[in-house]
Amino acid sequence: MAEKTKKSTTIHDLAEILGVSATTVSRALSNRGRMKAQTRQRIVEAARKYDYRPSLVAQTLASQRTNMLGVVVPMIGDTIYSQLVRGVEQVAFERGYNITLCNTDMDIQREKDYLDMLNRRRVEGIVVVPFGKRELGDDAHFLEAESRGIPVVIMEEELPNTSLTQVLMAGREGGKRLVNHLLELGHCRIAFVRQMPEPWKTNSQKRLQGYQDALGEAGIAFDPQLILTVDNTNGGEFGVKELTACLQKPSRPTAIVVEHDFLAAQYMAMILKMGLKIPEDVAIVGFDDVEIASLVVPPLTTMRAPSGAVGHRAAELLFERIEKGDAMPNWPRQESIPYKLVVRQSTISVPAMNIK
Amino acid sequence: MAEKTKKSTTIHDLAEILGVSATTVSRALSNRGRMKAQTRQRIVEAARKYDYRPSLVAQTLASQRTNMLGVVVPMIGDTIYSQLVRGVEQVAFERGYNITLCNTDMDIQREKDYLDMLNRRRVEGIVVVPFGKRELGDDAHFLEAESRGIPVVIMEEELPNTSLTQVLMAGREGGKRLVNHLLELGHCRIAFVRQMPEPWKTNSQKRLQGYQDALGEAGIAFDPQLILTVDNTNGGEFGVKELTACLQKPSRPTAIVVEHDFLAAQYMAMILKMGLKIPEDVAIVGFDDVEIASLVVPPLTTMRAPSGAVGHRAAELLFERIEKGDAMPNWPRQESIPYKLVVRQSTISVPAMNIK
DNA sequence: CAAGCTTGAGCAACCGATTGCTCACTGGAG
DNA sequence: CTCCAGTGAGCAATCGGTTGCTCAAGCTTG
Repeated sequence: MAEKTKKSTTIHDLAEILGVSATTVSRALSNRGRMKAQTRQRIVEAARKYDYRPSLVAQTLASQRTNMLGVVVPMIGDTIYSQLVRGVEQVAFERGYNITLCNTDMDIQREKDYLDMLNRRRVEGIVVVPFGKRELGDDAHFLEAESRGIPVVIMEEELPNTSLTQVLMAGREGGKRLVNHLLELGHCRIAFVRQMPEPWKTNSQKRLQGYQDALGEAGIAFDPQLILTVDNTNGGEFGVKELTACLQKPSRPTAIVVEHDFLAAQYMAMILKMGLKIPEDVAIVGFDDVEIASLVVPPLTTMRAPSGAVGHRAAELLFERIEKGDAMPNWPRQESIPYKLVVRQSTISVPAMNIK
Repeated sequence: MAEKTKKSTTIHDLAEILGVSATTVSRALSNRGRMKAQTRQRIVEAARKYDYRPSLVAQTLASQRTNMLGVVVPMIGDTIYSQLVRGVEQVAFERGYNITLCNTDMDIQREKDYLDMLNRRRVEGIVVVPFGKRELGDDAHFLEAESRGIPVVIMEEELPNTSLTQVLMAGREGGKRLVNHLLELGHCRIAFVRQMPEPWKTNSQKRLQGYQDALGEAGIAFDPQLILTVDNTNGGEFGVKELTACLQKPSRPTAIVVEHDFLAAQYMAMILKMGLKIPEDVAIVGFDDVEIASLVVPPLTTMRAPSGAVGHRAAELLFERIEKGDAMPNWPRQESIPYKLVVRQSTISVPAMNIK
């Protein structure tokens, strides 16, 4: 086996070359303590000349500050989560922090393993998107981190019954505003399409609640027949049959709210194929504003998920907590970031203005 | 300011509690050296009882191995790059390595800063997707890392004139196969749509070369009029005019190769609006196989970009190099990962089989 | 019973930095 | 000329582990 590490210049090497102590070198480069200006300059120059790069590993051990955040997500390949990570990274970078990325592959055990790792790496804080069917008490590993003094912020997917700080998306309010948009356009038979509900997909549930809220406030009776639950697990039929049936009834809905843009895009294709016009015959809206939303024809009205903002805010909270420690007010806490309504031609045929 | 760190249990704490030396504890937990089974067990149990988590910071300093990889990407929010990161993470996780994620925001200076950081963190290897208009010598920071014994692998975007190891996508060969697919279907007037070429978008260039290769081999004369270069920088017209004009000529192409699925999806909409049928009147294909490709109507035939595989392979190479050091054969080297042809209804109206 | 080998565990040095404290030297005041 | 404050720099301890070497105790063997 070949030698693994060409040894890099250490502070001792540099000190020896210059004929001073490591202490002096350290002080010169960190600009702390008093010393002759000339000495400092000599050291700084030598450091540059020999490309001295102080080991963050050693500095970390000495200073007890890692300048490192842990980021745990279920699946980094998904747009929604990578946006989130970007939000976190932005804030971290500004503050001179790095992030250790952990991808759980939607596996609880792996999530736990990664949390153990982050503990041992002594990261200063952890942001995490929990995932998976959770038993009660499956947040124990998060609580343990907290008890060790590593603050944890949950993002995006709500963890029920926990005492952890969470930064979520205001799905209920978002759903309501989206339906209100349709109500304002005169629709009153509005369907809602959701994927097979799974208890851990908390956003799905919230969006539906928002739908109900809006109808309730508008005084429209809730019609269970207008809630379509589609199952895309076995074969990918995605509820084609149900939707078709629903749209062929004489009392068909004039607008459809779909839980996610991807699904909405597929339904748009089906609707067009049935010979119905969008939005004249049926208006349709989605959630999240993924790239496809602006590219389908007609472009899809949707509620833009504030993923980046969630990550951004979670990181901010984390840093505030790191800084203030137990003096941090209202900790743990729960915050919601609002969605943004993006109106396109799937609800209004003549757009008021050219929205991106 | 509140106290920052609730001090965690150290090896010395544990040693004192047990009345043994830290040496013994270390040996017991790492299962190295010989010792009485009973002593080992006592220590292991105490470690569990007191939730002792050895500091990786200290272990790293002592062992000189960080078990850490650096991953540098231009924009983590982009699907293509987050897929790549996933590929890297998979391999790293298997080997017990963590990754430090660096997002350069397409800023060369930031890329340099991050490389400096990774150097100082003493990561054991770095994978990077370079980006941006590069001057000659803008790979100096990568070479420096190499010279410090940190292997570097370039991914996805080719860095010309460098002596670094690179894992790229076989764009030229992919372009050729895609065009061959069209040739086999009988097309002979085939247009190619590319975005305004920018020297650092090496994949774009390769795809076009592949197109020319295929035509050349088929004995079809190259017609410059069939190369459309669209500019999407000023306002987002995306070459609508050029394409329309091109399709209205009597000698219009019967198939169109578009550099990227997103663009292809937009052109499909335009083509359909012109009253032309896909694929009967005009076939169309894209590159990358992003989510939208399977969702547009008709679904888009495309060359799937092997992003995940590129990340996977890059990480594998990195580990091999880390392990073998200078004994690693053929280093630096350059590898290409092939694309995968995904045939959908934008080229064949009756699909042979149900391709996802 | 003495010599030799094996076993189990600790001492001390080290990894590469930081930091409190000490101390020699310098220069001005008395 | 002496005293003292201020300046510049180094010693040694520390951060939390790992590891080569030493050594005492226990066991086997002749």
